[in-house]
Amino acid sequence: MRVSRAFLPVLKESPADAQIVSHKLMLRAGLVRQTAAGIYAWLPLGHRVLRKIEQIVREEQDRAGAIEMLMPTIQSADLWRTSGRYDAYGPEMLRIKDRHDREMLYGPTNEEMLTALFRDDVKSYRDLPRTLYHIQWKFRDEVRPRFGVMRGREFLMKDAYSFDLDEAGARQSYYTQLLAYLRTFQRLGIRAVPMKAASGPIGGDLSHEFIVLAPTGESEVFYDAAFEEFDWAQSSLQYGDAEGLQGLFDQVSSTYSATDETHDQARWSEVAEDRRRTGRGIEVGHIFYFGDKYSKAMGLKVSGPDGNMLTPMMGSYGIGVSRLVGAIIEASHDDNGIIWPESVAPWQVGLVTMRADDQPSASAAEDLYSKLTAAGVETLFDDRDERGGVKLGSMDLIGLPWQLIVGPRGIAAGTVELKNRRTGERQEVSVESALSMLTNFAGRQA
RNA sequence: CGGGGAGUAGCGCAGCCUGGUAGCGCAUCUGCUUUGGGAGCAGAGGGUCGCAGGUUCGAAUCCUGUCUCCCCGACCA
Repeated sequence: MRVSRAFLPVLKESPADAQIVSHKLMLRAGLVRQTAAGIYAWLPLGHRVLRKIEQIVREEQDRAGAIEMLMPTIQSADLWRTSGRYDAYGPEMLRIKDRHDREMLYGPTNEEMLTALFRDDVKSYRDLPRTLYHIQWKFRDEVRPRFGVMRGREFLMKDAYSFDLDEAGARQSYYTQLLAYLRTFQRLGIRAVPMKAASGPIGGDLSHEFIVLAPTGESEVFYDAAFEEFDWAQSSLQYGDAEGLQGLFDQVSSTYSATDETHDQARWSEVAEDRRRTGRGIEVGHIFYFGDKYSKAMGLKVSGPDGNMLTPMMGSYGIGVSRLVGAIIEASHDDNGIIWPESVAPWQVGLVTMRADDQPSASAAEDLYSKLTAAGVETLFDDRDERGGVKLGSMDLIGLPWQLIVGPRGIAAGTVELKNRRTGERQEVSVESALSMLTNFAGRQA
């Protein structure tokens, strides 16, 4: 993408409404614009990041055997009456009426809808277990939206729902999602510690929140330093390996981690003092098991092997995709702007001409741009006739992992400057080696 | 929903108390000079002062109502 043809509005000053750093940077770098309290338009840059995150979430769900579908944002009140939640949900649910005066709502979640869909088409134990998911916009009419996309009213969420014949099966589904979450957040370039959440309606030990550690997080967190050396990707573990999954769950469960809501002083004191870590964090995911709460209420039953009817046991698993954009920025930025993890960066390389009016270096930059693009390296090319410093400032703000800086002096010597946004490290390299380094780098990403 | 604050140019703000028909910085546009790390000079464009009433010869300014946004709290992916 050429900056001269892009829609990338950047601001020098932060709008006064923004309080926290991720919100300020998202506005300044042109990721989003607010259109109403807690509701945002995603500008091209933000949209690219959102799609990247969404795609990683999707790939990890698919790897874990979950099946993608897409349910609507608008649901009928009648559907929610069958579970009893239409009245129970309260004012957080946005209720609307259509032209025929029918009561509708903008979905805050999809347990009812998916349970009903599943119920209508699944009749046999042979069709279980299944985990289905979608990535769709949700609306929750928060009393007080704030912090930009971190607590918006409209937000993009991946929600998955598992159906199993019994609790043992449901535990496996839960463990599977636990692993998928660890891998997802690992790929997103953030450390999201699983923390035991307050017991849900069913109770038990099957509810975890995933908290990204960031100094500006909303909740206080306590965790064992063991999580700092934890093998988040668990690359040797297979999804079908029941024992291995159980082992992972046991390991996660036995290692202390809690938010201020679930913090247990007694257990905390059992953690060796030099391993106690406290900080702040942002919830980016939540998984839980809720048994037959919805399947029972909504009449979901399947024939068992012995001919008797069984009520499937369910769990649900959410990741706040749009919130993650803010959470990642909270966890990864500096005074100059955003620092994207490579996996979610809107572009991998920012190509800048220091002197667009200098023919040799401008054409060298053009040549690099076409070669990088041809090699599949996502490149943002600032080809404007603008002062170099202005363009570099914007690049720092936008936070692409690599900056490739082309100027007359370097080109005269056959070199360009390669800058790592995260480390700030700059090196003069030959044009050829810059190309091969960045091409290899893009290969690693793919 | 309780408490507090704010709506004036794209962004940040002044002006309001003490009414006289709108201003500053950045951004944008034009020209010239510059040019290796957010340039300088000169000029220009852009605002029904959130909206609706009222008071007044005259309202950004005073009064009333209303909408919106932000912050703190209770609540939450």
